[in-house]
Amino acid sequence: MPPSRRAALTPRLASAEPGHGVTLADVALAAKVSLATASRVFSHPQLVREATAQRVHDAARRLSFRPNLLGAKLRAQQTRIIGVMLPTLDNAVFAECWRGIEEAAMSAGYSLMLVTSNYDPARERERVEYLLRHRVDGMVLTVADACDSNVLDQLDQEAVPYVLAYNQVTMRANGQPNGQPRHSVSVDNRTSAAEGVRALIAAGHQRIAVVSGAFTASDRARQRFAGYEDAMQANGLPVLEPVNLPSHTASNADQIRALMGTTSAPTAFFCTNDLLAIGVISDLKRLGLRVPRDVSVLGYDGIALGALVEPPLATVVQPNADIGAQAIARLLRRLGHQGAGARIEEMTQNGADDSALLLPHALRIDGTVGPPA
Amino acid sequence: MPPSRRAALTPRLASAEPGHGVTLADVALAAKVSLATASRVFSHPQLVREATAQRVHDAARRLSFRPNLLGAKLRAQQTRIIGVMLPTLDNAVFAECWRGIEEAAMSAGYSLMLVTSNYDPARERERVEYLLRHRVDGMVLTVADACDSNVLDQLDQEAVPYVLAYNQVTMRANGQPNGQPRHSVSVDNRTSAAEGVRALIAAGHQRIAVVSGAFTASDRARQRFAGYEDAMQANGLPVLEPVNLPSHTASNADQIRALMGTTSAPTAFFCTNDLLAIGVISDLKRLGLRVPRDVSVLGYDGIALGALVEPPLATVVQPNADIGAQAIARLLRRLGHQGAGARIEEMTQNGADDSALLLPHALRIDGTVGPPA
DNA sequence: TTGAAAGCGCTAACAC
DNA sequence: GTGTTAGCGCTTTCAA
Repeated sequence: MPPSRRAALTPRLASAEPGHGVTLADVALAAKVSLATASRVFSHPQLVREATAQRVHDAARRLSFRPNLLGAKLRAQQTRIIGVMLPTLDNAVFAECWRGIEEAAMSAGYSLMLVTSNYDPARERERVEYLLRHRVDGMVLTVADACDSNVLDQLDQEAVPYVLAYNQVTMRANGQPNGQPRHSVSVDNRTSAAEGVRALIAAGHQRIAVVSGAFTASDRARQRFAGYEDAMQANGLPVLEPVNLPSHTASNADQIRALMGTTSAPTAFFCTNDLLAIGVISDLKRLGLRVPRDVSVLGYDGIALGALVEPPLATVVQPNADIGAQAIARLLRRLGHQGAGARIEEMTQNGADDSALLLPHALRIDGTVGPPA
Repeated sequence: MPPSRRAALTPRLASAEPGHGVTLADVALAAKVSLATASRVFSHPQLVREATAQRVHDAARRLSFRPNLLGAKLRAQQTRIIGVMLPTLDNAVFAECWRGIEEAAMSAGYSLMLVTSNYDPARERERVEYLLRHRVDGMVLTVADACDSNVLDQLDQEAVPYVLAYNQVTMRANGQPNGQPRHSVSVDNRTSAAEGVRALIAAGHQRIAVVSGAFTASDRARQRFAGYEDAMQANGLPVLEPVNLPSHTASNADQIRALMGTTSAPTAFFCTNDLLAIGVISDLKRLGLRVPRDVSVLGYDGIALGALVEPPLATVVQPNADIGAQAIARLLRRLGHQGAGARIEEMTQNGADDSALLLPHALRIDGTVGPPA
């Protein structure tokens, strides 16, 4: 049996399920116009006479017509869906980013499909394939490592338009010179991190330790560490071995304790994200240390929660919602002159690399940073 | 021109865009089988001979065939997409819930479409309509007020399968007796809140104040307040006027200060969510009060972050990821015996209301609760 | 076990 | 301005 014998199956429920099974053809029939005209009323209203359009609208309302986007998308060979892949929503950074993404996409009439990768390259591949099968028009994503990413290589090869969020592409691992640049929206991780560390130095700190998630799981973490190195070296201060924590959820009191127990314990911590910073602060408190009186802590991300706690978390602030919104905006622009034009645009960009959009960051040297004890 | 004259437009790029434009028909051709057989290889492998299937698979791999889900969905009149509407991801409760949702849905082969309502009923309607146009097979949602919701009325009327997450339906506002029950997955808000407050009382507190978001924006907030009332009245203690804060982000120091300034200041706060609790703790600290030594604070939600801060946030713990996963599981079950069978199942449920699944909660009476000063 | 053919709901040539 | 018609990529009868 063909899938939809709706009228035969549920005759009594016709009124109980408005919009269900009512097609544009039904509307056209009721409005006494052709299917084409009915379609035009919704997609190209300017092509149809006012009075006719009104009749169609009336019929549509009367029948509770709800357009089936599937048909439109299939025919148009364009889904107007944007695939979004973020590492996790458990980190508020990405949750805030989603706000910007959703707002920007929805107000442009685009739909979204969200998947999370959990920083796992294998899962990245799987989820991206999944988005591709849905024929998303493009993607906004944050990958573990934008410089060395199978997923991005694949996307490039298939010419799928995408814009990276948070990832800041410095140089391709394989250094292929003919590769097209990877579009991205982020802050300048290295510079901003260096700036944050300089603020720590300006406050009088000399022994500053970095706490970070796994470097392999995040290019941002590495770039921020590089910023720390820059600032330390420029000031003739010792670059300490980074403390790499596998997760922000577990208590890492042990590693912190070990570090604080040494004679040359750091007087300040730079954590490569706010969640980590909050965890470190708690660990320090459990060791009987006060923040910032005994130890200073600087975070990175500027999640809303940081401003909420007491003392407020000192941090390098990224415009998270804006990163999301701008990523969508850039993707939309690429999607705009899609097709034949796109390749031309790539070619005529005469060397100037405008592919990486750097958004301004800010420093919030608040409560958790003070002078060394 | 019809939308896809792919071969003509980009002949050179054929190999640069594998999977793009390669249809099942191409695969069938290459494997020298009919389109029908090729289709069966993927959807009903048991109907096709092993050797044939192998040929098709080979051809598919050779051509980098990627199925276009749009065509399948349109034809099948079933999208295998679940619409998800959450208030916001900025509250970690819902971000954690998403984890459970994504895991459960993906592993069952379902896709997701996420929208957020920001607790706004108007936006709820708009976003749901949007999901409906995408022909989602069903929805998992958290609405502002499950007892009085236009959106849910509409969904019921259109017989769209959905399962509520977090919302706990007590009684319909309009009390229609013939309305089908609203399926939901949550903890027992009232009971668990009462339990939390009883723990406060057991710790010696007598003057306990409630801090909550707007009651109009959240049925959970009202139910939890009711639980507070239960516990207080059962112990002959005074029910204090709730402090309703419009948002968790702003500092609400003023209202807290006013309250703490009175001669009969509360010795403990019960906050109807963890985010609020964290804000209140900060406000108290800014007033020079120590938690829990001077004032105790109990939250509600059990977000991961609560366990991370020092002192750890005392709270009523909900299994957030599980709520999401179970909501999907229940929806999937409803979707399973969809069509003719569904209505029968509704009818034969002989009075027993199994529509509201209550998951176990837990109490974590940790750091931020102590005896009154 | 396989193939031929119809059609899901919609849009866009092309004709009038 | 409006109608006719041909599909988008896929699944599924029905017949062989």
